[in-house]
Amino acid sequence: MSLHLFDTATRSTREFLPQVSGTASIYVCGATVQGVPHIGHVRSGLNFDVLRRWLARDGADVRLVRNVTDIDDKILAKAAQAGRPWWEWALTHERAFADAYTALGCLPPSYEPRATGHTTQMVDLMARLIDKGHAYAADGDVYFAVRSFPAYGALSGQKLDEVHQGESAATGKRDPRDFTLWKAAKPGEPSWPTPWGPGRPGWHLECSAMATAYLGPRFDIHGGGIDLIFPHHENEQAQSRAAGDHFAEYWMHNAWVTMSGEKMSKSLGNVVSIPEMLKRVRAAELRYYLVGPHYRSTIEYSETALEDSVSGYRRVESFLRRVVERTGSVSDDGSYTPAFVASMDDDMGTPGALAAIHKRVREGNTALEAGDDLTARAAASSVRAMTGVLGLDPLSWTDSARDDSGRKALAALVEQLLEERQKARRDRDFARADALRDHLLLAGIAVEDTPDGPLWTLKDD
RNA sequence: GGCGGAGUGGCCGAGUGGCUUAGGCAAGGGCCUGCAAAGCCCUGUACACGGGUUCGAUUCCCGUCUCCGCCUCCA
Repeated sequence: MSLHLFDTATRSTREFLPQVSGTASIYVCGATVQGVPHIGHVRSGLNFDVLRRWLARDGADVRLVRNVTDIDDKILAKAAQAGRPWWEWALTHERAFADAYTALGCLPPSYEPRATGHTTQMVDLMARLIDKGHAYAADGDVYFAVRSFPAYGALSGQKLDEVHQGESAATGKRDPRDFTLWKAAKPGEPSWPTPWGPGRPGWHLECSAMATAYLGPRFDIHGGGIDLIFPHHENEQAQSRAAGDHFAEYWMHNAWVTMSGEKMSKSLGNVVSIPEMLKRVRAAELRYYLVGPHYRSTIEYSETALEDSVSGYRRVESFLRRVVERTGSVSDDGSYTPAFVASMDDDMGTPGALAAIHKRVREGNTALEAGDDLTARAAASSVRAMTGVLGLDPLSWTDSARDDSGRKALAALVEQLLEERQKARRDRDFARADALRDHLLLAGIAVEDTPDGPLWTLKDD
């Protein structure tokens, strides 16, 4: 069984066969950098990060391009409202997104092209479309002629005649459903020159231009959130294929994070931003929460579900710590269990993958209980490998924190108190022993007695 | 109006035509422990509602109800 992915275009799960074996090319629609990222935005980044790690696990050369839409109506409007230059507003939020992705352990994409840097490619694409009669200019705007492309609607399953007609009729459109490739310059707004007059990129055009610029006219996977299927991805496919490019072979879409039963969005005011979240839980724990459910299932955000995830993650973490504490450091190149691989290959079945991990954790704990260090270590390195490919290996998340000098100083002090407590216990002075434990607990240090001696952990690091 | 998704045990969340009562969290019982914590073992027998197909359906089909998303910017 090899990797199978659900392809939105065919609404079926298909075997993943890259154009060039041993490689994979992925284009993900990134953010329009107009505000602070929330957990919904980050779910998409996380999803494709897991996909990319899974594809790359045995050495495949994975190219992941995630764009930044750094010019659009909202950016201009918000920047103007704040009295800041639009380019500063865009970059400020681009950084916020980058920080969020990094904090949650997303590997950096191969490239992150910005829309404003690719107007040349966009002009080229428009020229090809106009040449073939699929696009036309009107008063400086450039439109795609939807009727000229019979396959329009194939990706999303929309019938052209049923599509709501939106937008005002006061434009130069020949058909109300024609979509904008390029927007004519307006006073006070930034613009770039084109043969049809100055203006700025339309949202759909930029993604087609950037995807093919970096991944070629035919690439493997195009991804994004489920809301992008129509019209964004439909339009991308239409314009690229009308221009003669094959474009994406597979289309993948992740579902929402909802809150109070509604899609998380700023206009509804039900947003939890990443910086806020990270004050409450550790990044690895948040990642565990967001990666746990299948990517095509909606996550209804809730505090209690998040807390449950934290407990689940800590179970894995404390197993690994016990093994390390008792037997020394553990490698992260253990084997994946067959159940784990089967789950991941089945359209990235992260729920089944986590179940496989927990099964291994239990085996390891049992071995630990029985004093079978060899088996425990094998389980631990297997757990590290499996959590690692999901970007969740607890030891690589905490190693840096454990190595810092403050931590070492703290360790020296704690060890001394624990030594005293052990002495009290040997003397059966339990009141004294418990007092010491309580004292440490007040300082945020939890102590557990194991057959190998006391183990201490910082409670909320 | 068109298109699409969802309703699973206390909670989260997979999955399948009959032996998986996935997995996690929480709860109860037990083992272990000076105690606690952790860990291990056991317990809970769910699949919106009404029909149908079938030897047998939570899983397939039809209908009903409820919820959500897209069709306008959106991960």
